[in-house]
Formats: sequence, C-alpha cells, structure tokens
Amino acid sequence: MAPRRKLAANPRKHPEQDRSRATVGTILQAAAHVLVKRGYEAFTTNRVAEKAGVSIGSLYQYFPNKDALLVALMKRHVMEIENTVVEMVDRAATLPLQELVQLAVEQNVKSHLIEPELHRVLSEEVPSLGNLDWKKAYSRRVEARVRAAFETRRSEITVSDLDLAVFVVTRTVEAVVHNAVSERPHDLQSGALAAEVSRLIVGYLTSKPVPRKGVLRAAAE
Amino acid sequence: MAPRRKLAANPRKHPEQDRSRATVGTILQAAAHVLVKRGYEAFTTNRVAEKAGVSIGSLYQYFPNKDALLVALMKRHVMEIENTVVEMVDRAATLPLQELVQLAVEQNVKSHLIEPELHRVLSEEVPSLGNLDWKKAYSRRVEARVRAAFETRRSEITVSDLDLAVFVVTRTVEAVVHNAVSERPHDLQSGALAAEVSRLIVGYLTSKPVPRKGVLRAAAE
DNA sequence: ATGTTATATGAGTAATTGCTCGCATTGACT
DNA sequence: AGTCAATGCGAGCAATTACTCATATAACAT
Repeated sequence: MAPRRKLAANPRKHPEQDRSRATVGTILQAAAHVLVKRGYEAFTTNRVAEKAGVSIGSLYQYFPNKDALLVALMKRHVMEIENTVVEMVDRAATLPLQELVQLAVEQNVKSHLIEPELHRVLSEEVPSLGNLDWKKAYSRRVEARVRAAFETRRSEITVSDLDLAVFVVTRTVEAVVHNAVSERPHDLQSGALAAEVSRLIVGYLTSKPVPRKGVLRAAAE
Repeated sequence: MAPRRKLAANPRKHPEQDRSRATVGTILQAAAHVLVKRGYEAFTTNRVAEKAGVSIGSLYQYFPNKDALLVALMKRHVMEIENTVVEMVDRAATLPLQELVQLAVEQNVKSHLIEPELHRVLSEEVPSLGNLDWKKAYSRRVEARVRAAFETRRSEITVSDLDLAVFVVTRTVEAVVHNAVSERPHDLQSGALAAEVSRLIVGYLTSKPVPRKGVLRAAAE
C-alpha cells in the first residue's frame, strides 16, 4: 500500500436513492469477489472499483477508506451467520446435553458452509481485523451462551472449571470445523466430522475425572 | 508495499567470513524484533536494516528479497521446536496411551512457550506463509507420527476412522494451546490447560462408540 | 606493496496504491 | 425549463517501500 493517511474516518455519505444503494451493493459484491478470487494481497480499492464497474471516486463516496470496506463485508458475513444461530438457540433450549452439543456443532458447520472461501480469507488473510472490538464482542456473546447452557446442565457436567471448559470447547469446535473446510470438505459435508466432534465434546464434558496416573480406566471398561 | 518485483530469487551470496555471519545474525535478530514489537504491517526491509544497524544494501546481500527474510525466520523457529520434539518422541515410544497423550500435549505447550509472540505473529499475521510447502511438509510429518502412535496402540483406541481421528486430535491440540497463549496464559503455565486437553483427547480416543441417540451413557457411569 | 575478493554503504529508482477534488451527469421537484 | 441536491467520474497527487548500483572499505593472499 502507499499512503495510509486515514486511520479512522468520517461517517461518509449515506445512500438515499435507489441508484446509490445499488452502487453500494455492487461494490460490496465486487469486494467479496476480489477477496475470494484473488486474495487479500490483490485487494486494492482501485481493483474493487474496477471489478464493480464504478469509479474509484464513487467507492470513496460510501466507504471512507479501505478498512471500512472490509469491516462492512465482515459485518454482513457475521450477521448472516448470527441469524441462523439465533434460530438454533431457540430450538435447543430444552434439549439434553448430547443433543444440544450435536446441534451446536452442526450449527457451526453450517456457518462455515455459508461462504466458505470468504470466511477463510476474512479470518486468515485479512490482517488486524482479528483484533476488532466487535469481533471480540461476538466471541464473548457466544461464550456467554455456551456457559449458560453448561450451567443449566451443571449436574451432568463433570468438569470442575466451567470457564476453562467453555474455552476449550469453543476453540476446539471452531478450529476443527474451520480447518475441515479446506482440508476435509467431504467429512464436513457428510456429517462425519460433526459426529466426531460432538462425541469429542460430550465425552469431555461428561467423563469421569481423569485417573490421576497409571493405567487408563476407560479402555479397561 | 511498493514494487513487488522479485517473486522468487537467485541464491544470494553466502557469508564466508565471521564478519558477515555476524551481520546475518544481527539482521535476523532485528527482523524478529520488528515483527514482535511492531507487527507484520511495520515489517519493512528498510526498518529491519535500520534496527539491525546495517545498511539496506547489506541486508539484500544475504537475503534476495523480503520473503526470504521471513522464511529464514520461520525455518529457525520451526527448527528450535522440532529439536525439542525429537527429544520427546524417543522418551515416549513405549508409554501407554494416556501418558503419551499427556506428554505430547505438554510438548505442544512447551513449543508454544519458546517465543510465543514471534510464533503468534508468524502464524497469524504473516500472509501467504501459511501455504508454504515445507510447512505443510512439517504438518504431514507430525501427523504421520501421530498416526503411527495410534496404530501401535490400535487395540486401546475405539475410533474407527484413524485418519479422521488424527485430523481431529492434531487440530484440537494445536488450536486450543495456540489460543491459550494469549487468552489463558496462566492456565498454560500452570499445566491446568494441558491436563484438560489431555483428558479431552484420551476420552475421545478411548470412549465407547457414541450411543446412537437418547440418554448419554458416560454420565450414567 | 599490490592485487583480489568479500563485505558494507545509502542515495536513488520505479512501482504501487490509498485517496482527493474539480467537474459531469442524473433525477426530483417545482 | 430551471434549480438543486444526489450521485458518478477518473486523472493525478503524495506517500510508501522493495530493491539496485556505483562506490567505498576491510580482509586476505602473494
């Protein structure tokens, strides 16, 4: 990049006619396209404008700077995900632990299948977007829900440190599913991966405290 | 960045006198320093040279381009890790599954504590270094070892698809530990996290096949 | 001393790119 | 038809930065 002049930015003009709303949509679509097809390295504002078929000036009429474009993209993506999540939460409220976990894992899989490539680029390639406040906020919201779900079923759960358990569970599910998108697409589609992860999590949450040392009890039946 | 002229590069001059070997060391040290303290965004060849106290010309005498610097850093880092890994593998050959897993997890924790910040920046911020061939090769080597360890103890392991199990286990351990570096440093240091993860993995590998539906068996003892 | 090679220097070049700004066009409403 | 605001345009500025090259100095060999 050349001149990173603006770090934050003024609220730029808001589209009021249909024409400009269409322009904004086109720009976002082009931005996603460039990101997915060419990667973050090729993600320049000029290229996005060109791909969108609008002038660079128009782009800056609605997005104060490059980062704003990325943020808009990410917000849209997270919102799509969160919608399907909310829907699931309602269905899951009263389920027993195992089915809850299965549902949640399948939910995570579904999220990753929305726009897998965009998701991957946004979370892996785009720099300094990982530290975004609202993204952390989203994580905290998820973790709070998970914790609440655990507390409701506290008697079934053998783990002593709930906070730590929430951490382990959320990171595990996210990482395994995320990696599977590119490395095990078939298992992801077939549900084999979701089943495996569910087993992993349920086993962890409900297993007897580990035998402190020596021979393993579980294997010995 | 401005002119990404060279994509690959000639083998550059190799240091032959002590003086130049010292220069190369200083440059690498400065490179790590800049990466850790200022992040990848501020990682410019001119800045590295300045921090090292050598001229930009000298830097390019030994590193054909910017990426070569990063690759050298990464190789050094991975080598440090792999050294301690090899040492562990020998000790672990004959251990029972549970102790093996505990050892491996603790090993992973140790790896992440070598140069945690450098490790984080290299794996999270540096773009297009995640796709590097030799890094994939390293992953495959690790996975092969894990698979071999599983096969040796096949009778204790209840999972049917070994490949899938290797995938799930390796990604889980790596991700949980990696995230813990910045988010749960205390649990990482105390060993609480390693214990938890070990329990997670051993439980997964040795638990009875999941009850197809309905009440969970594990909780019911 | 003298020549040769390895090493160090840093001002400068060329490419890249985020972003501005003056002007043109469109559309809405008289 | 005329006015004004919303929208669109794109040449070009200014900052940034990977990398070169002509030149200088140090180490070594004879």
